[in-house]
Amino acid sequence: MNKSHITIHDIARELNISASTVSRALHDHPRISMATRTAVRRVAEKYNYQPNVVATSLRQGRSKTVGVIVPRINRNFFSNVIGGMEEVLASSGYHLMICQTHEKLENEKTALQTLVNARVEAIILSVSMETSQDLHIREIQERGTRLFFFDRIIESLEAGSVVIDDRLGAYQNVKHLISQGYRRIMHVSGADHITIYRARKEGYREAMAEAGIEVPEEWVMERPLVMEGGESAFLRGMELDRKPDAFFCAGDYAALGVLQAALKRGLSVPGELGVTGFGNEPFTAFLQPSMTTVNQRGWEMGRIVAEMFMRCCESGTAASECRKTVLKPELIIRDSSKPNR
Amino acid sequence: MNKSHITIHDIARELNISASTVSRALHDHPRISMATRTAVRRVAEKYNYQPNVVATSLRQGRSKTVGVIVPRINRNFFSNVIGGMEEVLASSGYHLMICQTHEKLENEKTALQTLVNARVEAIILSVSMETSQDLHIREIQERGTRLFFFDRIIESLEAGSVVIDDRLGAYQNVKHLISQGYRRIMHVSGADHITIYRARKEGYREAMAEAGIEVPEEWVMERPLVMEGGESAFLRGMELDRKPDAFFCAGDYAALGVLQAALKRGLSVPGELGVTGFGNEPFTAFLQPSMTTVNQRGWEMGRIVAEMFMRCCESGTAASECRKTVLKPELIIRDSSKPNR
DNA sequence: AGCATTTGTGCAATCGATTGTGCAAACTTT
DNA sequence: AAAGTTTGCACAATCGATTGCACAAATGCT
Repeated sequence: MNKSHITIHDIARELNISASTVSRALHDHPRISMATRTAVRRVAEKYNYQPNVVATSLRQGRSKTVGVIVPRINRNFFSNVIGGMEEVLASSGYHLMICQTHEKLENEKTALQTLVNARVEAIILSVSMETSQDLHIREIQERGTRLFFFDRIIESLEAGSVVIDDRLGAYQNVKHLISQGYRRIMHVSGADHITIYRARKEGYREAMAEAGIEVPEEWVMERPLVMEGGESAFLRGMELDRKPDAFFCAGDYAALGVLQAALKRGLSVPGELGVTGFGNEPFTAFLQPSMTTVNQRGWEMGRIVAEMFMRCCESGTAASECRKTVLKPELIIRDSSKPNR
Repeated sequence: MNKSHITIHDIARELNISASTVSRALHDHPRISMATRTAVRRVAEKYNYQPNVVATSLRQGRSKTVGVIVPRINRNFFSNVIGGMEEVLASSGYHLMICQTHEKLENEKTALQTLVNARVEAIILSVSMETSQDLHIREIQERGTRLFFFDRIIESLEAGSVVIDDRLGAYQNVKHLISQGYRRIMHVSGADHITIYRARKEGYREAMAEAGIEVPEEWVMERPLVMEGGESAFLRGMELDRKPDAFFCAGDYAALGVLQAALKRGLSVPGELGVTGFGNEPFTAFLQPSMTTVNQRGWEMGRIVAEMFMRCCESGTAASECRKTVLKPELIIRDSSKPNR
């Protein structure tokens, strides 16, 4: 009595016609008479017929689903990107299948396999921190799955991608610190094999060089970009002979670590110490002092990769022929970088 | 040459056996000889055979996919919940299909339909702010889709659900304010038809009643729980004859609005004004003063609904027979509720 | 009227994996 | 050695929707 899902066969039986006619009627096939079309429509509506997308996927070989792989979904930047993608894709009837790597290469591999098995039409990913080689991804790509990257990309692979200009963002950030009178600016960086961190480091060096400030090796410290990493970097900095008067951190949480460690030590920020971050995490606006950082434009990034995928689908081109889109970063100037006293 | 997906038929052809034998061999069916089993295994590995889950889903009628509907994915609480679910479900080979309502009833309806069409094995949702009736959800449930709720539930429906004890959380929160010497505590509440906000309001009233503090009608203000809502509530409070000496807000963003408006006005928080929130958004820890709030335990909540679903699946019981799980809230005492001067 | 074309549907195959049934060959039992 | 079991595999149907092809009825054309 309570058939949970009705099929075209059920409709066909009720009308004493064949399932193929029902299918064609529902698709407005010109060879089906108006009479049957409306009859089918009516019955379909009566039972609230909804096509089984699983069956359709199998038959058509396209699942109307896009896979997304991110380090962790509960990080503001990534959940924003996903939100942006969803906005674009949902309006075209696409779904999102989401996997997390928790920054582990192993999880990234299984996630890729999972999504390929699910026959997603594309995989959009931001690689994990542990991902330093591209073999596992290249394989997937060569087997014909469309691949797109955002933010943390792999440069050795031909694939559509969206990033912000990390080098420029870092450059503007550091240049701003310099313009505020800071000189001995240290940099807390992330893992070097991740393109974005390398780019941010370059931007830092470039701004420093342009200002004629020499950067001794110990001013650049690679740390996990979390609060503890920032704290550790700050403490290390304070041990140096030439103490830093500012920190540019490649991530907001590291910047927060620096900030809190500095305040705990009684330093005044800004003034005695300038601190800037990268990412524009929501909390940065509410800190005391509010923190200067760079907007990574997650939502837009998500929208743009999704649109890139859609265009790619429509035109039937391979993902590898898509361009790399580079968004302009947006320096958000707040209090933590106010002039050096 | 580059066949992107190989099937059991391909394996069968290579070995001159039938596809059914391949299928059984891969599933270790006892009726298949060891010799064929290993032969099949070898060929499967050689070509890196991966079953087409779409075909399997269709045949088995189960998609190994769970649908999730949240107001917005880029809200810390919700992305945490999703993270928790993913952790549990991924380990059992389940996928997540995620939809956002953006707090709109219309989007909730289409999301439900989308997920039903995708033949997800269950839908886990937290209703939108606009959802005040249950018809559209009840229909889905009656058509046989397992439904689970978390956080924002609909009490009129029989369904498994996980919430925190919002009443208790609010009660503890307000009781704490009272213990710190605050008396004229106003409450910024959310929409009344959402169970959690009603519960928080009750907890507030209960704590106040217990302390023998009468609550005039104008002390309870319904507002959108965003910064502007908090600011507006604060301003309204300051117009009253008996000005409040504390605010308990049903959401952290509203509490932030109150806090910033108060600081802008030159009030000292805590001291002249106590402020507490609800939700434990990450930024609350870093505010100046840090904010007292209630941990909503998103990650755990996600884990628990997911586990509830898994148990439900295994035992074959209906979702409606699942219990409502109520988590203990955790009051996080920080500086914004330090004693009244 | 007779042939060509158009119109309206049904049949059957297909997507890939699974599974009930059938049927030989091999083996066991009496 | 005849009968009964077990073993090993293939055939065909199934899940639900789609689609090339066939074919009859209706219509058009000369």
